[in-house]
Formats: sequence, structure tokens, C-alpha cells
Amino acid sequence: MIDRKNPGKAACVDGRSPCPVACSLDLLGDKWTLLLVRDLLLGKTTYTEFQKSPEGIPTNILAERLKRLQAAGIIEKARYQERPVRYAYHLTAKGRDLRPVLSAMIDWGNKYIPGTVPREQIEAMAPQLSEGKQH
Amino acid sequence: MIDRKNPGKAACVDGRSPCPVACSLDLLGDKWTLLLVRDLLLGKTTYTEFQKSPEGIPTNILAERLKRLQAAGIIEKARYQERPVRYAYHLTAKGRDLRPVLSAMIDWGNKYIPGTVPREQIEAMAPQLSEGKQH
DNA sequence: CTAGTAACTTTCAATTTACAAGTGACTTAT
DNA sequence: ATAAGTCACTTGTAAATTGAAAGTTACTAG
Repeated sequence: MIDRKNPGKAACVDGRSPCPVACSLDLLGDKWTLLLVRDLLLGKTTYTEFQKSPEGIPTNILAERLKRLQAAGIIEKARYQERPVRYAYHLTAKGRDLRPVLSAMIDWGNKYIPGTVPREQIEAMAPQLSEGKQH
Repeated sequence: MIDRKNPGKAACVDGRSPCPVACSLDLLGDKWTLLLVRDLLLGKTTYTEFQKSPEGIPTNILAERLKRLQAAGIIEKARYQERPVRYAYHLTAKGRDLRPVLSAMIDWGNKYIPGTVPREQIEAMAPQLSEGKQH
């Protein structure tokens, strides 16, 4: 599909428009993808760990999202053990650079949604996330 | 639905968990909602203007999202003209505070998705968005 | 041999989305 | 005054996506 409002311009791969927000949302705009990125930033690496998160992601969606994120170059899948085969998922630089997005959501959530666990408490268990915030 | 991993804690309204990211995504986690917030930050205010955006939001989704955003206190609907009745939508403080989220997405999109229109070009037409970035 | 774990895949009903068309109040052009 | 057009929706329907559960494969431990 071609963006008819910008003929000739190669919009982001198969995107709805050349807007960076629209293109980002084409990849991240759902209820689960950024939650997975959050888990990865919190240090989780395996399929089972992702499943155990309190939101309870359905396994079909988990498997599909891992594939999509890998295809998009946001995560990498590595076999960390043979016999039995076990896989670990890690963020790439592209994935780690999503920290500011998550960080902004934490701030917004903390400010406007009562009952959400505060940033400091999250940072206490996740040193990796803190680096996304500019003080 | 109660969050069984955090008994006793009043998680955000009907949320999947007390995580600020999860709660934010319960409200904003889809392909269209943040695009509407973007349009509002760009100065668009009417139903027809939202429809005209290059992504082409379906009208049933537009009407539903406007209702949800209003119910969430992110936008306000105001009658700006009688005979004929016309409505304008504006961001509340809660809505304007989503700027850092959009801002982070613009940066990420510009860095990793080739062909997206650069921040400077967006800022040129939208002074309101610039205020969301800390230089 | 039985039970259990990890990482998935499959199935299918339910929900959401996309696209098209229609509605009602009002205005503008002929 | 009739015809066409705009705005802000609503309705209908087909297609796509999601959620919940069960099944699969490969391996280990008792």
C-alpha cells in the first residue's frame, strides 16, 4: 500500500504515513508489545519469565510478539543452553532505545493513574530502566 | 477483576496490574489513540480534521476514541458554535502531559525507521509539540 | 514408566477493526 | 425553492485480531 498523500516518498516499511509516531505505533501500538519491552528492560529473558508477569499474556500472543520484535530487530534470540535447548531473549540497541518511551509512560501513569507503583520502586528492582530518564 | 499477584492493592481502575506502563497501555495501547493525541498537539480540533489525517482513521473508531479520551479526562469537548452546532476537542492538562511519550516516539522513529519525517519538520508546523522535548 | 518443565503451536469463540453507506441538522449555490 | 454540500456522527458487515485453553515436542528427574 502506497501513501497517496506523499507520492514518491518511501514511507516507513508498509506504514500508514511517514509520521514517526504512526510508524512506531505500527510496530508497538498494542496492549502487549511494550509490556514485553518493559520485562526485557527489567532483566527478564525467557519465555516462561514473560508468561509469569502479572498481566498474564496469552502464550499465542507472546510467541507472535517475540517473532515480530525479532523481525524488527528490537530483540535477539539466543540459545543459551543445549540439551535441553533453552532460549534467552535480549534487547538490541534499537530495543534499549525504547527506554525513553517507557520512561515517559511511567511518569504519566504515576501522575495520572492512582494506585500505580511509583518509578522509584520500579527503579529499585531495575537499574537498567533508570538510564532512560534524564534528571 | 482483581490482580491476584497483588491482593489488597487497588490497582489502577480495572487494570491488568498496578504497573504504570500496563495501566497507560490499557488506555493508550492501540494503533489510533496516540495518533489522535498527536493531531490534537498539532492543533487539530474537529472531527473532520481528525478524519483528514493521512492515516485515514475509520469514523466509527474515531467517534469511539473521542468518547474514551473524554471519559478518561484526556480531552474536552466544547460546542464552539450554535446554528449549525459544531464541536471542538481540546487536550486537558492530562492530555498535554502525554507530549513526552509522543516526543520519545518521534525520536525513536526518526532514529530507527528510515523515511519518517524528522522532528524539526514536525516542530516547524507544531510549536506545541516542541515544549515536550527537553534539550 | 510417570510426572514435570520449557517453548511453542493449534483451535476456536469473542472482540475489534476496516470499509462502506446512511442519517439529520444545517448552509450555500443556482 | 430545490439541489447539492458539509459536519458529526451512527449503522451494518466482513475481515482481522485477540483471549483462553488445550495440544505438541523435546528433554529431565524420580
